[in-house]
Amino acid sequence: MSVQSVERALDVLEALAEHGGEAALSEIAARTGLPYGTIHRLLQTLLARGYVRQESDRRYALGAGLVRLGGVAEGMVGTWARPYLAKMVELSGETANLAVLEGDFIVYVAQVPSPRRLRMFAEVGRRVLPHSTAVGKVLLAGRAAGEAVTLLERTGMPRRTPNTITETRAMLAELALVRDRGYALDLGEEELGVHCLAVPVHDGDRVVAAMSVSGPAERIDAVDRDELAEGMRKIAHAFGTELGPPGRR
Amino acid sequence: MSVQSVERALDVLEALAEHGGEAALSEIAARTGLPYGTIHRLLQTLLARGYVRQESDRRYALGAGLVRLGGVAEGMVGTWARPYLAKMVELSGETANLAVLEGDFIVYVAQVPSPRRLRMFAEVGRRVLPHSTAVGKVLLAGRAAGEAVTLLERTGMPRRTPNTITETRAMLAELALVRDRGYALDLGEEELGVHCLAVPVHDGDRVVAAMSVSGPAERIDAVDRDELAEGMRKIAHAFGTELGPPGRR
DNA sequence: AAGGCATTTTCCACATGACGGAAAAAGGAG
DNA sequence: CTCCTTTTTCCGTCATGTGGAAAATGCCTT
Repeated sequence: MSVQSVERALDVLEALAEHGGEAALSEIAARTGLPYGTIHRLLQTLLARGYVRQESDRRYALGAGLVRLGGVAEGMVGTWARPYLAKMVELSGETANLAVLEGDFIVYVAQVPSPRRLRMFAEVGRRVLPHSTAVGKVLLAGRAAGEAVTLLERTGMPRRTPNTITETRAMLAELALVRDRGYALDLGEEELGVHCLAVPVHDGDRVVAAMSVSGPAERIDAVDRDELAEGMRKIAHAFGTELGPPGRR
Repeated sequence: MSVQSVERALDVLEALAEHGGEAALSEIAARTGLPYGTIHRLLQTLLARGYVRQESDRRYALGAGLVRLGGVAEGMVGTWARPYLAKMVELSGETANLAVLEGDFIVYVAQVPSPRRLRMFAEVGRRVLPHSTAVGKVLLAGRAAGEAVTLLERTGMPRRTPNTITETRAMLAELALVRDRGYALDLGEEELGVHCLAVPVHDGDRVVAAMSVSGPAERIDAVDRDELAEGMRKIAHAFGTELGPPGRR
C-alpha cells in the first residue's frame, strides 16, 4: 500500500530539515533509526537529482531542487486557503490573510479583501518581521521558546510604531499569553490605526501557518475578541485538517 | 546504486510541479511514462505524508509539506551563495545579491555588502516585482516568452520611477536583449540613482536564480559592462555548477 | 610524519517489497 | 440508465532494495 523506500527517503529529508537543513550521515541515522547503508543509498539518489547536496566536509544538506517544489506548493496552499479566508471575511467583515514563517520573516501567502470601502491594501508577497504583527506572534508562539528567542535576537525587534513591543522579556510574556488564549492581537504595533487578530493553523502537531483579519482600529476594537477568535479558530482548524495528511486526528 | 522507487517518486513530484502544481493521474502518466498502478502507489505514499494532496475531483496537487522543506532549503542556498557573492563584490566593489523567482515575485535570498561607505542597504527577504529589476529581467528571460507574458499581465508593470519599463512590448524586446547578451541592466528603473547588472545562474538546463551587483549610478556606469558581466558570468556559472546535480555538464 | 579512531562508503547474498498488467470499481457524459 | 473514461485494487513474479559487515577515507592525536 505504501512504498517503503519513498517513505524512508522522506524520513531522511525531514531529518535534514529538522537538523537545520544540514547533517552528517550519522546524525541522520540517529534521528531516523535506519541502517547506515540504507541511508547512504537513499542520499545518493536524492543527491543525483539535486534534492540533497553534499558539502566538502561530507555532510549532507537540503538541495536547491526543493526550493522550486516549495515555491510551487506555496502557491497551491494560497489557493486552497482562499475559501477559508473568505469565511473569515464573512465572519468579521474585514480583510483576511494567510501567512507563514519563512526563515526569519513572515510572508503573506494569500489574502481575501474585505468588501468595505475602507480596507487593508493587498500585501500578498510582503515580508515583515514577526514581532510587530499578530500572525508573527502566533507563529512564534507555535515554536519552542528557545527558538523564538534565537530568531528575535538575530533579527532584533525594530520599533515600527510607539506600540511596538521591543523588549525580549515583554515579547516572551506576550507569546505565553498568545499560547494560553489561542490567538494574538496586533494593536497598531506594525502600523498605527491598524489592528489585527490572528489564529494558528495546525496541521496535526505543528503550527504551519497563521490566519488573521485586519482593519481600522475602531472597527476591530468594536467586536467581541473572544467570540471572533473562536469563530476564526474553527475555520483555521478546518483548513489545517485539509492541509495535513489525511486520517490524522 | 540508485533507488528506483525514490527516483520515480521525484519524477511524479516534478511532473506535478511542471503542470502548475496540480494534475490528474493520467496527466502524470503521460508526462512520466510510468504505468498507472505504479504512479498511484507512489502518490498514495506521498499523500500519506502530506507532500501531495488529493482534491475533491480526485486530481493530485503538491502538498504543504513541501513548503517547509523548500523554506529550509532556500536558507541553505543563501549560505552557499555567500562565497560567490563575495567574489562579485571583490570584482566590482559593489554590493552583490542572489535572488530567485518565487511565484510572481523576486525574492532576495542572500547579500554580501560592498565595503564602500556609500552602498546599498540590506534587502535580504525583500520581495519586488520582476519588471523593474535586473535580477527580475534575468529570471523572466530564462522562462518561455509565453510564461513571462502571463506573469507580467497578472502582476501589471507598475511605474516605480520615470525609467521603469511599463509596456509589455518594450519588456519583451528587453528580455530578448537580455537573453542575447547574457546579462540584464537596471538603470534606475526600480529606484532613481541605483543601477544594477545581473547575470543568470543555471543549474544545468534551467535558470534557477540570478546574481547581481548594484550601487550608485555613477559608479556602476563607470565600469566596462561587458567585461564586468563576463567576470560575473563565470562566478555565477561556478555557483550553478555547485548547486545542480553533480556530473552534469 | 605516523598511527589510531570515527565516520563514511562500498559490497554482496538474500528475500522482501516493489512492479505492472489486468480486472474491478467509480465517476461522468450522453 | 448505459456506455465510456479514468482511477483504484489485486496478485503472481522476480527485479530491487535491504542491511550487516568489510573496506576506505579523513581527521585528530601523539
